[in-house]
Amino acid sequence: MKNIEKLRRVGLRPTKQRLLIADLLLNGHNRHFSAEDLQDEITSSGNYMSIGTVYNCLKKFKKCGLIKQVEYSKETAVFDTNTNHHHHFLNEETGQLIDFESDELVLQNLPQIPKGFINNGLEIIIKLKKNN
Amino acid sequence: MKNIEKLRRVGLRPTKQRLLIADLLLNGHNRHFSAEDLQDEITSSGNYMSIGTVYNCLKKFKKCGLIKQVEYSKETAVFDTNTNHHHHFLNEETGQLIDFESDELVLQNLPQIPKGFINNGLEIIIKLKKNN
DNA sequence: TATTTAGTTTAAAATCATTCTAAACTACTT
DNA sequence: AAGTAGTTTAGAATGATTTTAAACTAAATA
Repeated sequence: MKNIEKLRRVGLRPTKQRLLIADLLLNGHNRHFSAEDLQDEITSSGNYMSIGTVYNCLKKFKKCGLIKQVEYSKETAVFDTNTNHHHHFLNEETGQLIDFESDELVLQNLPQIPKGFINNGLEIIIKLKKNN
Repeated sequence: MKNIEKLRRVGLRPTKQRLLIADLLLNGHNRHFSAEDLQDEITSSGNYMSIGTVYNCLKKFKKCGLIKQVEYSKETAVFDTNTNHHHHFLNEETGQLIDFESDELVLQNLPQIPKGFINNGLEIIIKLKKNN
């Protein structure tokens, strides 16, 4: 499917800028990147886009399900006096975190750790939505 | 154990400021907070501490294992074109993320979701350390 | 105890990611 | 062709965090 159709289908007006970003991102190759990474790539390709537009576009794409935002990313560092091994519920609306113990939790068939590395801690975040 | 000993034991000079923060944090009650939260609390208790010192102190405490930093917290938003359900390896040294599929992974005895909420997504981050 | 020194605190400036603002622009509708 | 609603832009604003350089202080030494 052409990117212009992908945009129309999710209700986004296909502007020059959105099409440019769609061409870079929606090509079947998955990747991680920041807004700045993307802007650099746009610049390297001989184009120009203000950083505000990059952010706007990524937010719209995310809202429409074209991309996801990695959830470990937050701007505010949150510290915790609980140094025991535990995990978190995250109330996405408020940012509130609630601990849960990892004692009983059973994890099987963990993925193979990439070569040259060791598992240095596993964190689970369960995002919560109000039940209404 | 007295907080002054706790600090000495991990090699931190027990300054007035560190003791004040230790009194607030290392009292057996676990909690989540930001540097600013803590500064507010210090202010409410009739004391004063510059925000720089709060940050310095939290960093030292973390380095010495007195507190942990919640790992979903990062300052840079990272986006992902992969909208399928998946999890991440995180190379903490470089910040690089690597996807892993969630197909085969088995999770049992998940904790009870807090009242009034529903599970809106579960994210696993496996932190990686160089194997050397 | 007085002196030294190495580590710590501070205010203020700097930085970095992200959002906001208001004006100029453009895709779509009539 | 004209209108309008949504979009882009530069630049300012914001908010979290770090840096800087000077003043201060705990611990070590004389």
